[in-house]
Amino acid sequence: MQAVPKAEIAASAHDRVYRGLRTRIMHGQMAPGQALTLRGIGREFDVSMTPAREAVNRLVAEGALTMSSSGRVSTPELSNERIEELAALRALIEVELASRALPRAHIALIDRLQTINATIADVVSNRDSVGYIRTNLEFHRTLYLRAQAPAMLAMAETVWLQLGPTMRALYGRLRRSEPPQYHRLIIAALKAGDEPGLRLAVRSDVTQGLRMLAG
Amino acid sequence: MQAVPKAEIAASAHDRVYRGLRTRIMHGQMAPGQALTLRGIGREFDVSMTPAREAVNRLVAEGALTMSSSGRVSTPELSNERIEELAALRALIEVELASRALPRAHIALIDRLQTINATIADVVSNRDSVGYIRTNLEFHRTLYLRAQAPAMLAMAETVWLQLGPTMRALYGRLRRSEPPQYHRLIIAALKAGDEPGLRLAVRSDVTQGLRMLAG
DNA sequence: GCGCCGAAAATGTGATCACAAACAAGCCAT
DNA sequence: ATGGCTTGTTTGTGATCACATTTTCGGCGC
Repeated sequence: MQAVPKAEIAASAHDRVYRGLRTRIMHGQMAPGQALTLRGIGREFDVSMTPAREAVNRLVAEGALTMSSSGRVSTPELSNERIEELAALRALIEVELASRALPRAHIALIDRLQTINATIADVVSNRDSVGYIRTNLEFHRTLYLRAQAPAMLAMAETVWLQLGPTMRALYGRLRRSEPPQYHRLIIAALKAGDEPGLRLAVRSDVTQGLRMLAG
Repeated sequence: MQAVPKAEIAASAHDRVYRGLRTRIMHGQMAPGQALTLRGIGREFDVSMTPAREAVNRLVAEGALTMSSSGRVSTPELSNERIEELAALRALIEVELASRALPRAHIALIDRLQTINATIADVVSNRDSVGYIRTNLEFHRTLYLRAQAPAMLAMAETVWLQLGPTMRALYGRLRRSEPPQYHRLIIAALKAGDEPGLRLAVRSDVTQGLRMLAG
């Protein structure tokens, strides 16, 4: 019924729900403005309202969901000012993370980044926008993990989370056909140990997509 | 029993608890490692365990409290690496906020900052460390509110929250007797419209206190 | 004195329930 | 037909409870 009957780590119910909703939002599987109900979430994850409410409250606190004055929750529809602000936050934090990862970026990491980049080319040719968002985030997270800065990475992921539904709306309608050009620049700067070039490449990659939405 | 019997806005119970605990943590009224129980919180705020648990979960999600594997919560005891990281985040975000506030900083704002700064001198002479932390944060928040960047300000406040108990431990034992020198530099740079000077002053003010802790 | 074990108290978790507010749909009057 | 009112349904909120786990503490053996 509760606690942990399993011998394994066995995450709590509210954590399962939280993680499920979180990746769904971050990967752009929900459109902006989409509504959610506690009982519906409970049914879907086979839990009662209590853990569903905990998960939803946590996501609201992180800005991944918005709550109306009557308590109804839905994915946010961001204003252009908010989008610009979040893009600026991405640039600030992720440039710092990349810079801290640079001294520790060995060849194995660069190889992994190139593999992920090839996967991005695949999903782009398949017009799979949620696959694109997920793989793109994996590219960035793989790099930033090397920075050994968990608090900064958590901040960056919170920003990604807030932009999730907006990114879906963005990439869903612009239907790009080529992989992101700046990823190649990032890899090149990593290989060359070029810190200013890396900072510029990351900043460009982060602000590129969002610019056309706010324009 | 629930909902909103009052005619006013009437915040929900979990929000009252959340806000109460939040300011207590952010202002340094709790020592690092201090334990909390749901039933104790419920007794203190006169609510049941449910809203107490919601408030605690939210604070855990924001990094203001840590939860052991058995679910017990306490204020965090940060490692030096984590402190350095959070200080770097403060520097990144707050320098940007100050820079964005600069073009909108009129004389009324500067007057207000000087008033707050005078209050800081008072509480410092009274050896009131929680008053110092609260007024110092008020100084920064007053400036950053002018940046019109709510997402960035929320990020900065989350970092303050995580540093709350540590700041208490820090300022509680170093017993400074003079008001922060860099606040005067911030005000001077605002008056002169000197953006590089402002960035440097804010970065210095933010990293100054934490440096001696990690050293 | 010191360490270990077992019972009792404390604590977190999640299900269930009652209730108020919000929303939706239908109905009537004009 | 349309606007306002009413009723029924949906939804979030918070209290209460049962239960597993953890923690605490007293006592016993060595």
